Amino acid sequence: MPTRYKGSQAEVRALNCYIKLTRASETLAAKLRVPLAREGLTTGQLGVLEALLHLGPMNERELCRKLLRSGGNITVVVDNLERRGLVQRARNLKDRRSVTVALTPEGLRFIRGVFPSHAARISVALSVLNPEEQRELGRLCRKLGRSKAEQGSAPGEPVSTLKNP
Amino acid sequence: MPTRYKGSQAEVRALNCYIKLTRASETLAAKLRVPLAREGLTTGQLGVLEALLHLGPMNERELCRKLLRSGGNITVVVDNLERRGLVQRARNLKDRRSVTVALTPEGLRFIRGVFPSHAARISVALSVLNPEEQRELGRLCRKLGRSKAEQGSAPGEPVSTLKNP
DNA sequence: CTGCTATAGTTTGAATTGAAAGCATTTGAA
DNA sequence: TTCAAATGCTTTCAATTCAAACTATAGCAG
Repeated sequence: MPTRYKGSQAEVRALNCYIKLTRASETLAAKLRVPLAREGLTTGQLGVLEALLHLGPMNERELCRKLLRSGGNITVVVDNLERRGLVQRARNLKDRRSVTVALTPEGLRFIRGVFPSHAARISVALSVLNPEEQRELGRLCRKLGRSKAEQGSAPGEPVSTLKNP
Repeated sequence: MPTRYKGSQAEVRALNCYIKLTRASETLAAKLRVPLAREGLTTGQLGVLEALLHLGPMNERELCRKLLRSGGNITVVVDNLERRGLVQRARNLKDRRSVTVALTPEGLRFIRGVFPSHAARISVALSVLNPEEQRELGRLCRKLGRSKAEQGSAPGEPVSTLKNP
């Protein structure tokens, strides 16, 4: 469904691209959500477990940056994972403000059991694109995502209200 | 940040592509959310208003399909817009189950005032890609998004639990 | 040392979101 | 015609999500 908006050619082009990008991402997310739910996991919870599995223990601030989520959100998601015994919080003794989040042995076993089939589903879903197309899509998305570092900000970080800072 | 997952080459490629797609989409959404919030709008609310502006009045079922949201969600979002006087519900006389949602005169004035700058911000954000790249990104995302029609389902629609239906 | 500022987390409040259950209406098959 | 299934919407419930306010700690300037 292309946009019906009557704007400049550049705007219409950007709008159509934006719509397709958003729909592809949401469609994919919806498709992955269902099997995760059968394991009792939400997308956000999986993100935390995956980060801890592949990158090792880290504090909440780092989780915020990796997962592009606000601090308040990470607190709640980690709360829920902790309640299930999949992760554990530990005060950092060097910096007592900081809390290191780590997988528990159960959490490790659990995510190791769950992640491969998740990855396989992603692989299947993306297989409508050939390898070259996947690389090109990745390249374009990376270029877009990167533009954030220049003019955007992560959720939860202060947003300047100045018109021209 | 490429994935650290040790899987087949195809899986690693798909995973990297998926991560970049998701990050690009979320980064863009986060960037657009802030100025919308200044108008008192959430992304979901804007989606409803935009659909009604460009496609005309429609019932909630159609809104679900256009916006890829569950029925329960649309009900709530429309509730909130109705409370603000921006949209209006009307029982469909032909089919009394159905409710047609339409912009009120204020809603029309409001979205007409707000949408152009939203579109302009999208255009600016996407301008890191040249026109050819935007078209290519759109094409690849469309191909991905379309795969849903074959094997996925919209949120809120029944999901078969059969392994091989 | 004292106090100011920055940083890490948490809490609070409101909106979003989806699944599932429920209600009213319509449709279609016997 | 009649009633079971399908459809459109709402409600309920739990989890997510963000912004903003708040607490505690760290680090720095004087």
